[in-house]
Amino acid sequence: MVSGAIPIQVVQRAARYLHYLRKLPPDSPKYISATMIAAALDIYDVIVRKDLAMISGDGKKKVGYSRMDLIEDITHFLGYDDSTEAVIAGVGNLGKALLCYRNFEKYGMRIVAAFDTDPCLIDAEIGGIKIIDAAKIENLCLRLNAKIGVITVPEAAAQDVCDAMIRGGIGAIWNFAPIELKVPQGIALKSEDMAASLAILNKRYQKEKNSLGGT
Amino acid sequence: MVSGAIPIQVVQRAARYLHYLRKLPPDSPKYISATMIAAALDIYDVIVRKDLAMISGDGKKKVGYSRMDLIEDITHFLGYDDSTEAVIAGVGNLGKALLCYRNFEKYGMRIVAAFDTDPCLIDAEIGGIKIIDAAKIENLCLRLNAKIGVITVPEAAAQDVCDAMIRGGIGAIWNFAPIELKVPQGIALKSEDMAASLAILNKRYQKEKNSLGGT
DNA sequence: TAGATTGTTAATCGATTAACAATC
DNA sequence: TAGATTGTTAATCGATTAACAATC
Repeated sequence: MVSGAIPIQVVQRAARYLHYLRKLPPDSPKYISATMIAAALDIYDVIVRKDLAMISGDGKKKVGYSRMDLIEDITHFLGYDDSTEAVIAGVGNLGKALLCYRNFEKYGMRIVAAFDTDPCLIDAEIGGIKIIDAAKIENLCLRLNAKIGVITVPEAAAQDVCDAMIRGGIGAIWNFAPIELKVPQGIALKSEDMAASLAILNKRYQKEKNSLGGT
Repeated sequence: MVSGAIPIQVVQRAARYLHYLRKLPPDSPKYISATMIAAALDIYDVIVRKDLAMISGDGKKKVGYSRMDLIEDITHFLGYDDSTEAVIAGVGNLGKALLCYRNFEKYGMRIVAAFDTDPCLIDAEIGGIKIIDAAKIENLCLRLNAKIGVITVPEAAAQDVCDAMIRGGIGAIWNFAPIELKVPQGIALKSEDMAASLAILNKRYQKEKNSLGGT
């Protein structure tokens, strides 16, 4: 509903709500309460209500929210319902994994081209997508009108690939390379930082161990 | 230094500081200031100072921080310096990608076993690790004294695999399956939620587009 | 009606930002 | 000394939590 400034937390929780709602058995009641969702996902119920008020805004007092309407509204809120063309650069193991995971279409992203520099890979096909010489990134992004660029190349190549994509009109970069990409203003960037994730897991693990030992 | 409650943000930024410091050319000055780091990573300098005070605590006024000491202290803070045994379940494309990315040892995680249910994969070897029947998860985790469990199996199998790992003494779960895993108290859990990441990227992209059009 | 529920307003909490003191 | 720097204390900001009003 509101389009002012949406906290990242709301977006993250919205993805969880949607996942939960979609997985409810088809014969579940038509309406569901924020209290139920909150309990299932281990979130404070007032937060769920505030989020849903922002996202959807048609809760019925005493009744709850229409499950179907909610699914539709959250899908729209997250932008999962209008598909954006994407390209991926780097067809190593991770690139292959993403290419084969065709479910991304459910999340509003359609991969239309894959790039690599390896002559053995060029012209091969993976997951129904032909692999193209990375030298053609800029031209092909323009021609295909791709707006999302997924980067799964080695660290050393990532910035160049990123620059080429942006010259090709890409407006959003999803980066899996372990590097701090520099992008000009106006370009959206989301980096997956495996090292940071692992560090967070480590810290949580240490904390659990200590609180166990300390008791 | 402090082990009370370390905000997740500090851990995340620490990973970025470390990455930046490690990549400095070897002939860089011995000391580096928080101001420099902050400028390079686009972070407010006082935050860097506060983080470093918490992590390391030996900044020298007017001089800065010894680059080498800082690298050592952050490495230790993030737990990258003591290696923990890990197992991975699910040797699909993503599992393969993680198995082959041997760099995780730098981040304190050593993969010592891989599991799958596919008879074609069992006994094969990937990245120097032999693939074992998933039925043996519990026993092998115990025998190998593994503490981290990486889950890259399909959604439907993830909770069972998780439970087996925990019965096998695993204390930390790194989950890549698109599901809300339930773990008992005392078990550390970190989930990578690709759908949420994509939604965040989408929202950022929409915002950029709108602020462009709105001007 | 009574109770379950949404939704809003106020209070709390924690992280970031700003201002400033200390010092080599 | 003056200036660059760390580090601390206070102010601001935003998100979560708590209390309560509205209502079907």
